[in-house]
Amino acid sequence: MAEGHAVIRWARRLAPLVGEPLVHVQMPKRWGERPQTLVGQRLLPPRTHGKHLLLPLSGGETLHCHGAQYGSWQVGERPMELRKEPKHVRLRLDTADHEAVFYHGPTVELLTPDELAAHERLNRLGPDIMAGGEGSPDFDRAEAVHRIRQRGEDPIKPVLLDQRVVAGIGNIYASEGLFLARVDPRRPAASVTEAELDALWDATIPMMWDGTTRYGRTETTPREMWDEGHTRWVYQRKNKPCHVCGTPIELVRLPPYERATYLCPACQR
DNA sequence: TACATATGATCAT
DNA sequence: TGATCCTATGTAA
Repeated sequence: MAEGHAVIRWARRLAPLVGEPLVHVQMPKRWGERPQTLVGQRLLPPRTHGKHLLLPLSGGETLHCHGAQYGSWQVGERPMELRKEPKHVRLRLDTADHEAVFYHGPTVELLTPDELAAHERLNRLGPDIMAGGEGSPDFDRAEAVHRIRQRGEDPIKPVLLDQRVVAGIGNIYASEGLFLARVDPRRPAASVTEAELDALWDATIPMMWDGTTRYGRTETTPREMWDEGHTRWVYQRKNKPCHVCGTPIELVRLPPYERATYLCPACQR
């Protein structure tokens, strides 16, 4: 549901609340009374790292949210009719005029500055594929290449999904990017050349930004190519003809998690 | 009505 | 390597 581009979309949608004092905060009970201490604080501009959303508050603490496959945000003017059952609410932030509700996401935690600095899961993330913002990419390619090389014989596609290697790429963009870079997803990670990885980043980064800003959905092909509801080069197009050469698209599953991987056996070597 | 699948990730073993 | 959590959606029966 939420690859890096979608998380940036969430951060942007929170803009109406930024800088305004919180008048109400709702969080799961396991944080006890701490949410009450957030009332009166202001939400500072949200940050993202890969699929992680960080909401700094004027008091110094930071809310950390991760949506996995099912998390979603609803942002609107108050009063707002909830799109889902109240029991599904994981976090709710209200300002005088707006409210933001996070549903279903498995991670919602309030971190002190020390906890944020020592956060293992955040600290081990690889370089953010979306870093620098649209039009001024600041993705650390050298660090990503270094981390990919360390994976040796592991197939490149699942390596790209490991957030410790590169943060922000999800299952759709991994298949789509490797197709555009003409790299076979089964190849050993260390065998993919620097030029091929450059082609991969060059294809993937603008594709993900387009997903953010142009369509608001995970669509990767030009509209005139869409067939039978398919809006991507290879993902979920098993046995459909490749948009480039006509060869039927293949579905393979690669270790360690056997997640669906799509490729054109003719275009990708 | 049941089942398969999923744009994610962690934990136990 | 397998189990588990979270929920929505499409397809088969």
